[in-house]
Amino acid sequence: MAFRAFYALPAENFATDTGQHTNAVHGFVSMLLTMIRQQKPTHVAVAFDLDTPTFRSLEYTEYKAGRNKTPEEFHGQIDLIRKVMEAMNIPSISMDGFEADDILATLAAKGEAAGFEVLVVSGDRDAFQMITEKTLVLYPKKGISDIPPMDGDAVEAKYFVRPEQYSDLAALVGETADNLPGVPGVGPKTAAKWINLYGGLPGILENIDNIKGKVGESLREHVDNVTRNRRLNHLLTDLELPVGFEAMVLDRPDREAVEELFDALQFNTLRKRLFDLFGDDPVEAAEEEPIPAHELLQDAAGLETWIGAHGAQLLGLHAATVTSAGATDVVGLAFASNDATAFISLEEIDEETEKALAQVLSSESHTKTVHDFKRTYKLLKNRGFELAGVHDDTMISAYLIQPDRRSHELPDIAQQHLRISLDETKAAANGQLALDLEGPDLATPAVRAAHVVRALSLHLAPMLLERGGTDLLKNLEMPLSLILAHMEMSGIAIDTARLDELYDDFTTTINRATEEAFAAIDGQEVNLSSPKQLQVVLFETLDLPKTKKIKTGFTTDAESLADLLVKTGHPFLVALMAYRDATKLRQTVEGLRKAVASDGRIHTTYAQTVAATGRLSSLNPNLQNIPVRSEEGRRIREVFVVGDGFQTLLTADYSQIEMRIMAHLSGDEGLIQAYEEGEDLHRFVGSHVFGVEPAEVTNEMRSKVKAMSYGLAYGLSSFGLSKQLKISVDEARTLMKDYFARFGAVRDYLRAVVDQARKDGYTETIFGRRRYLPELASDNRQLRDIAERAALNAPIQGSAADIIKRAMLGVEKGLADAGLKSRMLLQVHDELVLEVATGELETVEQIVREKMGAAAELSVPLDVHVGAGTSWQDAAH
DNA sequence: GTTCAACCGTT
DNA sequence: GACGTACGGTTGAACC
Repeated sequence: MAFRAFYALPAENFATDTGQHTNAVHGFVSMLLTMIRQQKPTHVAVAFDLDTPTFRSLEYTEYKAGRNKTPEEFHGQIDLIRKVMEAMNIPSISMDGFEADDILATLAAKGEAAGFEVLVVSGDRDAFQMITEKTLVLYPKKGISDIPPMDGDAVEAKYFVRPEQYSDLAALVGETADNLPGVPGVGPKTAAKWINLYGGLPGILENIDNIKGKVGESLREHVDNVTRNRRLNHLLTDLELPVGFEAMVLDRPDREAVEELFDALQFNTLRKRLFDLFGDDPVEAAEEEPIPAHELLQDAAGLETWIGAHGAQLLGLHAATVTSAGATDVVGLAFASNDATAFISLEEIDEETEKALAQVLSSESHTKTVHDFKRTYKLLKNRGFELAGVHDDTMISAYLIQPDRRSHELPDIAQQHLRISLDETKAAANGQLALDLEGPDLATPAVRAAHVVRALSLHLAPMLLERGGTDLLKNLEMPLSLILAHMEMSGIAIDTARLDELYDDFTTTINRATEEAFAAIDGQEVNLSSPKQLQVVLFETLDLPKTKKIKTGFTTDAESLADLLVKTGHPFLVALMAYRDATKLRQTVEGLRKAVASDGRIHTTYAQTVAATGRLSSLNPNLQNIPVRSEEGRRIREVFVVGDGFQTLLTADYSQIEMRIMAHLSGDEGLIQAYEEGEDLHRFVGSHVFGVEPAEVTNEMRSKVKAMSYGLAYGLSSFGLSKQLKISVDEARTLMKDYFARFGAVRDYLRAVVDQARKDGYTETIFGRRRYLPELASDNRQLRDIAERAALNAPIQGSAADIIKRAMLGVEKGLADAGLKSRMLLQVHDELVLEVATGELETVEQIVREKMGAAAELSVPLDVHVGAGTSWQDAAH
């Protein structure tokens, strides 16, 4: 059935983010749920084949030979199905030396004897021999949804024999899939005729000499096939099964295990179907422990009374918001303590109440917990409230516990950790409840969320402690969150006139490139942005050499186009590449243009719980991928300028921070020495790898070791290195060998990191940030390799992320302590951009150098490069 | 209107 | 046969 599901569902549509295919698992579980819903069995068991030889293959070595190899995408899915069965408390049975169908036949026979009615689900027609008055077979017609029950009459209607004679028929006809040839020339019709004439195979064999014609001859010639087939297709009904019926009683699934597994498999509709089926509705589960009814706080006195009674407790806080015309506003606040909840509307609030509320929100002594502190802080700030005393952000806690999770939204983590459904919160977030929010019951969902946040906070705290993440939460991420909120609110000033000019310039380039491209293909006009149309032009019209294969044909990516240009020199390629570059730049410019707010500045949003390594990410717009490598691209950096009332922009970046972390973590004497002496790292490494004086290291040698050094932290292979440097794999291998001969501690470290991660199940940064990598133990080689590279990289990239985050806390404190007006605006992984107030440049530079340099005590110095200028581009050069 | 595939920008 | 981390965002095309 797993195989049926595998072929019925397209593998490419069922895969997790990590690349594990799940179509067979999905289909199998889906079918099983349908069966359970339709047939309402009291007992369920699942049987599996093993890879080991069976009595059939031992007797007939050709049994099932000649089958196509199991497709790559099927790998591992059987084990996953077994895990799902375990989570559902359904026994899965397999027996060395026997096939799944033998187990089923035994179960059917024993079940009947015990008085059960039996349903066998199998994709193998041999199962028809099990059919009796009490046993039916569910046999899939096609796909996974059409699985009608077959009884004796159904078999007879289809094959013209009774089920107990089906094996005789199959023996005569043969079974290609099992490599069991039957009698040539005899199909189901002839076989059925003989069986009905002679009463079965024994009768046929008795009368074998009386059967006339070519088919009779054929039968006599191949009678050995028939007897062998009959012996092999007979299913055993007397195995000693390791599991009794009592273990097969259909039980409720192990909720925890199913949730965890379905999270990993990314099954969401199936999860709902499963829990619906078992009457295990998450909403019901939550209702077992009702949320205290909320009090509506009307005035200052009401608020103060409630806070007086409950405010000494940790308070769950949730802001009720309404979004209209793209702007989101807080319209009310919900509080939850251990045994009470309250809601206060902000819509018609008097001055006195506003003041009382402001006091509660800003008070350090009223400890609070929220989900997404940064967002809440900004929303409240907009409304004139300062939020403080927040000890936990459940979004960040959940992230530190499971940084790989795709979503850390409140409904998702509430579902996972507390089994509480917050669909209405989700719907509200998606704007689907916008109308309802106008209605009277704005409070209930907000209160529910506040209650859940508090419960989650208490639930996650011990988990985080156990994983050593409490310090990161309290002393790094929470204070950082506040800094990020301020950076986002500050935004960065934009020279919009310049931005418009750039747009026009790039448009001109695009138009010119488009004309040139069309001219190069005889005036044919295609959409140069359509890879599909480009494929036609490149590989059909122009008949250029084929590039690397991708799903939809052949790739047209930049690297391949450059390759093709070298090979063919075709002018279309030149124009196309120019078009690509210019459209990409114009699209970046257009994105920025749309993002300029009414204050003339761009306010990005930092995602603090997205990157699994601990880095930040930037969105709406992404200011961490503004072009810098090309001349044209750098022009875009010129539009990021110092704002009114400030003197200059300042950028400060760590030089080679990841290599320095590598030197520190590996303890490699050579690397450490290079950094202590302040030498050009790549020159130093090059001189050792190539055995020449530093001054004799050529640019080519330098760029080779540079690529090598950087690649190391990403798990680069000799193949990858050869490709990048356009050298032979042999040469790349020699380069790596020479590198490690001189810097062996690096290799030892990289190996040790993976070994340790395999042992622990996670990697750790210098500051204790963990990343769990269960797929290090996967038996899927590709997944395992990916996990191994992630294990190499996570401590390095993650430590760098920790360090700059610590630096940001230091810089913020330094600026505040010195009473400066200058402020941080942007973070780009190893770089900070600040806006410096008039007269503060020297002090700010000194603070930034000191704090960034002191963010970590490594065995090598942290080198910081600082620059100032009126634009981001000027500042950096 | 939504989702997927391809592509490409940064570190 | 595959082969470098971590991201966000746009476009075209296919689909509902």
